[in-house]
Formats: sequence, structure tokens, C-alpha cells
Amino acid sequence: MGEFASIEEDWGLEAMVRGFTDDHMSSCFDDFVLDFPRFFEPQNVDNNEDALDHVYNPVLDHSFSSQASVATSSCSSSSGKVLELEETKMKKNSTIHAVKYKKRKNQHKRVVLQPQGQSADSWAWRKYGQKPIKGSPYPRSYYKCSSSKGCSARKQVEQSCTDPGMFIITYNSAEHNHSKPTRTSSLAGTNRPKLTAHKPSSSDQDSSATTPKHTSAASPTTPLWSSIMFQQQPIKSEEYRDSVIEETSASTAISNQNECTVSDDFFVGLEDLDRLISESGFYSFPYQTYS
DNA sequence: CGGATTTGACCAGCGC
DNA sequence: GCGCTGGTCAAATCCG
Repeated sequence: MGEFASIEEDWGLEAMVRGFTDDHMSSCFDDFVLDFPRFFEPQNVDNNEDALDHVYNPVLDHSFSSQASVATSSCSSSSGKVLELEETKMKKNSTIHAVKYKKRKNQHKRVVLQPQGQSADSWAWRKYGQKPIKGSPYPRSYYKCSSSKGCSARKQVEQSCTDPGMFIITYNSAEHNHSKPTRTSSLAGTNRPKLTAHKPSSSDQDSSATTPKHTSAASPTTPLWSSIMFQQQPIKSEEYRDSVIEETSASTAISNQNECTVSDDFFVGLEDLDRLISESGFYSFPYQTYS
């Protein structure tokens, strides 16, 4: 657990709150309540962030992770262990060889599910690779932390094949070796919504149905989610962007919107929801008592 | 020109 | 041992 301190810090309350705001509030929150009713029990709620963080962390640690596992296992049933949570493939005879890069062995991973259109985090990420994954119609994108040169933090982003509206973000165990970038700095040099000119390549032949051919996509294997992931507006085909909309830019923009108001929005939404539910005589959220 | 993205190649892990 | 697969590298390319 402590090994993922920075990640958890980053993916704690803030990420959760972001995940249930705005347009996704109504759609996601119901599921959230259904899936994690215990988090709305009075004893789990307090009026300070730490307590909320404490409440939400289990969601990240277990419930969401479990969902991620379920969501992906059917995609990669042939290699369902790939996204094993908190993956610890320790084998007694395993040793880390001096290789150019570490491979799967001994890798701890944290998997997070994120609804489409939600912000990821405020770290600056630089895409360094993309691979089609067997069993999944969607490729997996690989990101490095670009905030600091020496930072070895990495993450993978892929679209859930069982729920295309969800994105599976897998963080490796490496922690950021620097402080969290400011919003401004995290934006620096990362937001480049270029319209890539079509670049002929062998992969053009295997254009998937999920990727419009008429776009300027340089990588036909990249699914639509790359464009819509952090956009909440309808996508114009000519604006289709093949690479992942930088989570540090678009998402940060969303974060910037939400960060100041997210708590209010979130709880205002809860109040509305609570009111509706109370009127229907079902359930009353305890947060009212503690807010 | 600098920084990000794309994409083919390379390499190690893993299963058979 | 071999082949498949995933993860990474790095050159080429793109774009502001």
C-alpha cells in the first residue's frame, strides 16, 4: 500500500470526486451508490477531507480495481492475468536482470477505471508507445511522466472492451520523483491538439471499425476514445485526433474547471439526488448530516 | 526549433 | 527451445 503512496494520493478523493461530477454525475452516481453502498453509511462519512479520503480509498483499492479486473478479464480471457490487480508476479527464482527496461516480472500495478470524459490526473504524461492488445479491439497506450526527466512513473491507458465508456488506466509501481506539477506547468508543452496529416503505413490496412478512415488519423488502430476521452463535446470528424488527447491538457482543463467547484457541485448534486430519493422514500444520504 | 506523437523494431517474459 | 505477447526504444514526423 505504502508503495503506491503517491499514486493513491493522486487518485484519492480528488480523482473520485472528479469521476462523479458534471455530466457523469447522474449516470455514474447511481452505479456508485449501488456498488458501494457502504460508503454512504453514516459511520463512514465525516466532514473533513481526510475522512472522505478514507472513505473513498477503498473504492480505489478494491472495488474499482475489482471492476477493472472484471471489465478486462473478458477481453483478455486468454491472458486474463495481464491486468491482475496489484500484480505481484513474484516467483521464487525471479531476478531482475540488467536489461534496458524492466519487464512484467515483479511489477506492481494499480488499475483504475475512469469514465469517459473524466479527467485523469494533473501529472504531465508523454505518450511513448501504443500497442494493439490481443483480445481487445482497442489498443493500449503507454505514457511516461514528462514532468521530470528522471521520473520513471508510467501508466497505460486502454478502453474497456466491455464498457467502451470506461477507460482502464494502469499505473506502474514507480513513483513520481518530483512534486506534483502545478496546473500551469503540467500544461506546458503537452497540449498540442494537432491535426495529424495522414501518414501512410502498413497498419493502414487493418483499420478497425472503431476508427473512421476519413480522419487524419495517423494510426488507424487508435480508437475513437482517443479523441473523446477528455472531450465533452461532439466530435467533428475533421477534428478527430488520433493520439490520446493529452490527459495533462484537456483533462487538466477539466480539472481546472472542477477542482475549484467540484466539492460544491458534487454535494449539490448529492443534495438533489438525496431530495429525489427522500421524496420517493428510499434512502437518505448521510452526508447531509455531516456536511 | 523544441517538444510531443507515431510507429516499426527490438527484447524479455511466459506458456506450451 | 520456440513462438507469441506485451513493454519499451528511438527514428521519423508533426506542429506551434
